[in-house]
Amino acid sequence: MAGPNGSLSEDPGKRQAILEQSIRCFAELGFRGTDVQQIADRAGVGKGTVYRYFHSKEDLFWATTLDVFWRLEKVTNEAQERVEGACAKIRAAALAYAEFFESNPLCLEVFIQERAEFRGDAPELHREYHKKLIARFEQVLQDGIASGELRSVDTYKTVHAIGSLLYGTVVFGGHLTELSPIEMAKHNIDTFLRGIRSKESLAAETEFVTGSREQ
Amino acid sequence: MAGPNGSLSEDPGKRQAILEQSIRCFAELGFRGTDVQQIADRAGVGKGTVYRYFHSKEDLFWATTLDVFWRLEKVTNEAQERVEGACAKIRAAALAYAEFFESNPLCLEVFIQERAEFRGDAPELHREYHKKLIARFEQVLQDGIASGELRSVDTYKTVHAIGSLLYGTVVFGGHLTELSPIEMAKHNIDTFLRGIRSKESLAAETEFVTGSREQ
Amino acid sequence: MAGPNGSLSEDPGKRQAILEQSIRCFAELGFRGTDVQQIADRAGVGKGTVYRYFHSKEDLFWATTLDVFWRLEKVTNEAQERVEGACAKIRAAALAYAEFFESNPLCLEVFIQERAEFRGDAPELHREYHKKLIARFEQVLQDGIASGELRSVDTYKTVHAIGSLLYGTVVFGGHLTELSPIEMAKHNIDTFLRGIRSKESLAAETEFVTGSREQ
Amino acid sequence: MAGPNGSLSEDPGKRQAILEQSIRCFAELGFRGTDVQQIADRAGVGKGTVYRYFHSKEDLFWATTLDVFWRLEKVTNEAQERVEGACAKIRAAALAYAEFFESNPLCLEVFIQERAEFRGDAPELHREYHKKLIARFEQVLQDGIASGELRSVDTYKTVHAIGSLLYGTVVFGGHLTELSPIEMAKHNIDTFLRGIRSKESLAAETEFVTGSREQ
DNA sequence: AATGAATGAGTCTTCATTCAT
DNA sequence: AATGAATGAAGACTCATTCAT
Repeated sequence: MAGPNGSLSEDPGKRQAILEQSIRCFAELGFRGTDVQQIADRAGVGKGTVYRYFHSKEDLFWATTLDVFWRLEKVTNEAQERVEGACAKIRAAALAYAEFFESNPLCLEVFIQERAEFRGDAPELHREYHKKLIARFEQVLQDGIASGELRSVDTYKTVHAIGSLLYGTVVFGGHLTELSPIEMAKHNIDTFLRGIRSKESLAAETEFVTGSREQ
Repeated sequence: MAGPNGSLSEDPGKRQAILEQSIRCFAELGFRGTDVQQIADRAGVGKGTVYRYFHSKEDLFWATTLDVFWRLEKVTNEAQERVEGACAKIRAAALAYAEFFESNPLCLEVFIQERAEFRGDAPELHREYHKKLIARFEQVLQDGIASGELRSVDTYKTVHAIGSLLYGTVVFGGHLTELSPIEMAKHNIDTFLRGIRSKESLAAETEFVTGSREQ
Repeated sequence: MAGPNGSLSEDPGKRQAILEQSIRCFAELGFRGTDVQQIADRAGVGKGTVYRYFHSKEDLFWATTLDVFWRLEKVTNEAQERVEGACAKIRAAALAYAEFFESNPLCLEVFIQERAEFRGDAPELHREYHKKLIARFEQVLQDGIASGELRSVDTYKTVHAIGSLLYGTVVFGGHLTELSPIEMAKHNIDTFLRGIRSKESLAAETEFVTGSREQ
Repeated sequence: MAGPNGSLSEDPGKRQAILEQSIRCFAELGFRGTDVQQIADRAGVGKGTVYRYFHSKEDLFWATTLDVFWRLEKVTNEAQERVEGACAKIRAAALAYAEFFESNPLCLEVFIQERAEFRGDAPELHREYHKKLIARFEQVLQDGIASGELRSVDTYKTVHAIGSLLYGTVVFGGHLTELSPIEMAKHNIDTFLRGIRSKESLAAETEFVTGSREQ
């Protein structure tokens, strides 16, 4: 299995070159704004070659986003593995997430383009990868609860809360504030871990303390 | 004040009709994917009329996002005014935010398109409105701190943290989970208010309790 | 007869205002490049009014060129009348012609536009006026021949030769040389009157002297 | 040197076909009146191909006028080379000029369009070619003066006078008279060479004979 | 396998003309 | 009579995709 094109013999270097320039173009110009010719030019190959490696512009886009996803997953996983404890792992992953996008702003744009252009219509393959990432994080939370480090939260919801917070932080926070995504992410994840209510307030309203979600 | 076209006499109904169909089209097809002809057709006017009311497709887009922003601002403000106390106001606004986008999913798409297509290049007017919204929220936090309901957080950062969380929740959470944006938002904002750490954990690590942000 | 629109009551001042701005617009932007709205704006009337006074953009253009023609005819006629003798009249008319276009470069552009946009498809009315002008000039030449001031040239051809020379001078000469149209016209008409051959050359080749046109 | 598109490999036949149909379309419909689609259709290529060979409609137009200019230059140069003597060369070139436009009336229209649409805004390249043509003609006049065939005229002005006369003849004369451009040109150039004043008149007014140009 | 020339459907925008007020 | 809002046909230019070399 050499790639999406089955038995075709491919040059991995060429494939990677195309992918790298795709990130640049899609990030800078958007999916619709990108001319496949430009990707070919920047990658130093003919336009026909781009179509040989990726069947269509859309396929190329999905391959691009998947590539970015993998890189993101890698850095967050590695960050987690370097520390112990649920909070530490969450913080480390959050930091790595923000650092990745701050170091690779083009990757952020690609993510945003994906959501904007294709809503939730990602290929099944992409969803699979996403679910795996979620599951991995849920385990971290579960471990934290088991060890008494975290209170007994709904891990499914909380993973998504953290994901939402981080996504919002890099997308929304990063460009509307004068603070760097990393600074914002640090602050946000810590605040998320601790909450913003005062001790007195928490002590007074026990129903909140239990983290119940009914209304 | 007749609109962006100065002294031109305009039919407000027609303007509104164009704007409404713009939301639909931009949301369903994206900015680039939308043909102005389609907006005109759906609004029941000639294409030339669209260009009379809005000078270009881009202007129309900005008018559309501003319209959505106003509606969003209105519901969150009204929600805040109906309750007392910082936490209650924050929760109410967050709920209203999520409810708005759940009831008007097209508006959410428009927001996403804005970010995707134009990065941070919103017109000055839009930035102004944004700043006002932020300032209003900061005051709520400030009041909460003054009254002892909230601990002494950095209001600027925290407002953005909440904004990021909510944005992430409706954009990211809403489409990757099987939970509704409203459910997610409720959970996330409560979690954010309370934090996810256990009492024991908090008691043990006092430096976190103070909300310090150093690394 | 109030104008091309028969019995309609018209305001001559308004009509003239439209005509004047038409010259400016057609000259600066060309026939196709001119937006009727701009003429209306500059003339301080509504676009509908332009169409009331002139039935179409093309009609307005013809009215504009006719207006220019009349002004040109007027100055050349008056120049002729101020002097006596064929050569003097020809020179005076030529000078007036060049002066007119140098003082009113917009009028020149209108003439050029007419030729470019409509080839020889001028309305009959325009042709009539043209013929009258030609006839008038032929008479001047005829008188010059009768008085012995001019040799016995073909007046029809020669009138057109002069017309061609002057037209070419203001159109071609005026914009390709660093000399003013007036200077060029003076030089050209004098050269045309005298010829460029040396006396000796003329004396030697008598067949040329007779101005025969056979070949 | 492949053309204006640098290293693009081009089919000269296709390029020529487009150019030929451009002449037809621009001549028949004017620059603004021509739809590039029509040129493509007539040339039997896709519209995209037209834009591959010429970057824009305007570029195509300039390439068209330059093509015409070269053809005109070629016939006039060849005509001059076939004869000896200044008068003969001038007559030959004038005849060739008129013959060219009579045989290729579309080329004339293209020249007229150029002047009408772009005033003097021709690309530098075009101006260069023009200057070369002028210089060549000036040399002919200079030689004629040196040999005693012509009187001592200002060669710069006189070249432009001849150019103006010929331009006027084919543009103005050709369409306002029932005579052919060739007939008109023959007559006009001979008249220009000889002048139209009688011998007696010339003998009487010596100041004219010297060709002085002051008023 | 690699290329890039060719294509034509698709899109934004303009503007002459009409007609209701 | 005067206006200018509304219209939609028209036209320049782009670009994803194909396919002959």
